[in-house]
Amino acid sequence: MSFTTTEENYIKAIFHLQQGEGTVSTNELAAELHTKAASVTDMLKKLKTKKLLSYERYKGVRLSAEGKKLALAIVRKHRLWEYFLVNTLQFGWDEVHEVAEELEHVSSKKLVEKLDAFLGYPKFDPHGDPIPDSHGKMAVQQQVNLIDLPLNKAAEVSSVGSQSTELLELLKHKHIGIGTKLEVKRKFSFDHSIEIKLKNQNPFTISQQLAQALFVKLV
Amino acid sequence: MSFTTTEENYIKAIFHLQQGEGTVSTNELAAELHTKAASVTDMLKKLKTKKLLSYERYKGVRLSAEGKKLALAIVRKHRLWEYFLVNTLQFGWDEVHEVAEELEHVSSKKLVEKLDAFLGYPKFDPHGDPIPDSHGKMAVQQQVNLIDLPLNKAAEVSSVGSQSTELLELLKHKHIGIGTKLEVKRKFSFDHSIEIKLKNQNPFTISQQLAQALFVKLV
DNA sequence: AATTATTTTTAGACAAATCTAAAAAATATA
DNA sequence: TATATTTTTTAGATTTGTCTAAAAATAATT
Ligand SMILES: [Mn+2]
Ligand SMILES: [Mn+2]
Ligand SMILES: [Mn+2]
Ligand SMILES: [Mn+2]
Repeated sequence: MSFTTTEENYIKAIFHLQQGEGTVSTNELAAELHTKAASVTDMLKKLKTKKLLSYERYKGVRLSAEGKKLALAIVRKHRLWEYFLVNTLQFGWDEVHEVAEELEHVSSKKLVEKLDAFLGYPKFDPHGDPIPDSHGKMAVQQQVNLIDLPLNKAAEVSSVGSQSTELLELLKHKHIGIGTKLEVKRKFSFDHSIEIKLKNQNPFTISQQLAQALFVKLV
Repeated sequence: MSFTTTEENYIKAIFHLQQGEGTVSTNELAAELHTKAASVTDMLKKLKTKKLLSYERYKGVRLSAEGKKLALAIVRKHRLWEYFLVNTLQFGWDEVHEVAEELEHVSSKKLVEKLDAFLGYPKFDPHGDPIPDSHGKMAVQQQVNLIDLPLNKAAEVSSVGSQSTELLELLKHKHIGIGTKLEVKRKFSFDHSIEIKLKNQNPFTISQQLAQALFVKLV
């Protein structure tokens, strides 16, 4: 069976909101997709008949095995294309999300597999998110939110919590990217800001909001 | 202004049928796009309001300067992606057309320019068709239809007249591709078949239909 | 020139995806 | 528990691209 771009965007949105387990509400989906609750209800009925999800009125929605498989295929394409754009075409990591939003809907299976091979089967995209393999399996990164990192533990940035241009612009200004090594030097309880130190740089503080948008792994 | 995939496909089809100059009929377009004349009329009215073409009822259609520019941009994307698929991802030249049909509608300008640079600004696609540059200019290949090639003149295949899988399958079987060197040894007036000879191979005959689908340049 | 055949356009309908406004169900609060 | 608030669904329209069937215009034949 084949699906429209719109249907695929719904499936991907449900997958991300569902986050492994749990049920997703109509309003959550409407917000995520910048549409209205009534439109979401219509689409959920349609996707139910296509067996991509289980849905009972007023009870929220959950992807079926079928739906999860489709979601993983779309996420795989999205992240492979992002990797291609950054590593092959020299895009900045902050300019690839929108383009990948389109490329992820190109349907050729063979294209995805050939692209994956050409790129050398990468495990993580430019934002540190894991790329599902052709069977839908993805590496689990041992990572912790920067806000929870203990003081003076050497760590490196492994992923970011959002793809917003606002966040990526801020990170570029502060010279923080995937792989950046850092330590937390102090935590301020007044505003929950934290002081971090990058290699060969003076320590500086970052806001609670920024810290929460960064994930790190110990090195 | 931005355009839907459908609108872009209409513009590209008109461009190809128009072939430089001339006017395109509703029925020609309907056949090319596998749709009905009534649908074409509807779309032509719409594209006229968008100033992409000039159209008077019962008088056929012709692209405006604006429309030609858009058509060239789409053709550019189509052929660059085909080149990428064959030369970077190792697709066969007979399997790329359908995929490029989708990729040509990805909208990012930056993507096209970066792709072009990555590929080294190729001038011709895998089928020998010229790739428009970022200003819409394309190389003009000095080529002649194989059916018109004089006897015993060394020539090389420079492009094919269609992208159909049927044609490309036949060419693959006969080991003929872009760049293949050959000479015409005889022409048979009974069925207009011609005998050709490839390097290090015995001569063999090909049908009139096949000869007409091949373009060559003298070497 | 009159008739016939072909091409093209209109009229009206439909499916997909969306919206607003109102009704219904579920949840929270008093 | 009764009432108020929030969430979700239905009802009815709208837009886009398509279709069939019938009408109108053009082109081809006698
Ligand atoms: Mn998308
Ligand atoms: Mn990403
Ligand atoms: Mn296309
Ligand atoms: Mn081509």
